[in-house]
Amino acid sequence: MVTATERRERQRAERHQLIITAARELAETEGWEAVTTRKLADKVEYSQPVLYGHFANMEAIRDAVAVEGIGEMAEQMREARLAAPESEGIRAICTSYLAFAAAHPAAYQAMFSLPTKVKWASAETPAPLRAAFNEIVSAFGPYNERNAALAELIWGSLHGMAVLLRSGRIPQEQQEQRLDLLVALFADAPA
Amino acid sequence: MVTATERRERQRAERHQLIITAARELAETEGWEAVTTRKLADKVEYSQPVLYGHFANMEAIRDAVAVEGIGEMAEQMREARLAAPESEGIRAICTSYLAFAAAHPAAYQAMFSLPTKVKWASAETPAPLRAAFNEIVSAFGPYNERNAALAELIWGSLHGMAVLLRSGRIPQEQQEQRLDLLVALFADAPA
DNA sequence: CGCTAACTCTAGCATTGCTAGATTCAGTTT
DNA sequence: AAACTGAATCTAGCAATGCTAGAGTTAGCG
Repeated sequence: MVTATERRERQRAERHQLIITAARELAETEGWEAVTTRKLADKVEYSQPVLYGHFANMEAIRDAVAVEGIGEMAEQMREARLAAPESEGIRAICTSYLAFAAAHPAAYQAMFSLPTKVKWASAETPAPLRAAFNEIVSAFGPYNERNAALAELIWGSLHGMAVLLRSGRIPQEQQEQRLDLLVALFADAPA
Repeated sequence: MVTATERRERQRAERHQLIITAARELAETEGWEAVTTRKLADKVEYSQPVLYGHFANMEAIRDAVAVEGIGEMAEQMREARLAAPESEGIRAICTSYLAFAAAHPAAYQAMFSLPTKVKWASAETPAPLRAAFNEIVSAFGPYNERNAALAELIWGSLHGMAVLLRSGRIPQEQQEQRLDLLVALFADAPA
């Protein structure tokens, strides 16, 4: 009988996702320092050891939230880019990026600020990470060395803005002009 | 007798610095997760409670390392900028920034990646932080709204590059062209 | 010499991540 | 239907963490 095993695996996958979702919710509402194995186990209504049946350790759970978040962000950037006129592609990507960072600060933190074991450069780089990066490259045109470099740079700038915005350094009111400047900078990039 | 009190205060200040230095060394050699109150107390040859006579908690120690690091980086950027011809100011700042990040990864992590209570925007912003920011602004010219915005953007880009370099995403060989692109982008910024 | 106050340490608490071993439960076989 | 087997889950607990109360020591003063 295969269906019994199948059902078990499906339930296992569901619980896997349940843990990730619970961790993310907990982080968004109470901050990452509140995401402990006990609280998380309590929230998913299992005991602590169950968590370790799905993830090697707490860091792996945070990394899973990070990968999920990056996938979501990639998707949102893609939708924003496709919905905008071609000439506004870069701006659409930027706005979408910053919107995600503002709307999901804990996920964003897991993605780009907290210590992580997620590899960005190697063969086992998760697909969502590649998708996110390629999405930014797409705003500049076809994939080539120059556009990849531009993508990395604007990514860095966006990350910097996101952090500074969150810490309150940049007043929200000047944000639009700041974004204008960023977009102008990269749109007029010398060949 | 005032000298007794003075001496005590001097010794206290010395020990304060000793703690910061020890924490930084420990972090650079073994990583921040190895900087525990016990190891740190052991290294400075005092008991744990002494640490709390100087800092509210472990995070405050890390923040002190961060502020010290930012001060150092500001100084190095300043020297690099003054040593370079005027037209190469931006490049000098960038090179200096990335060199510091590469040379002191743990300090850099405390400065810009790890959770912190250091305020960048308020009245009690430490002087070294202001100095660092103003130094970047100086590369663009006198302090005004536009140059401050440019400084924030290039700062973000540099941070992004530093993180990507460290994680191995960017091959070191292409780094020079990448820097050329960044400098060109910001040097030719539209008014 | 003795008193006081500042300083420092020992010892321990609560909480953390993580795990071994007991226990329960579901599916299969007799 | 009952017993067996192996997987799944929990209880209980360990070592390490940040932090602190209270004891003990030391240094400066009369």
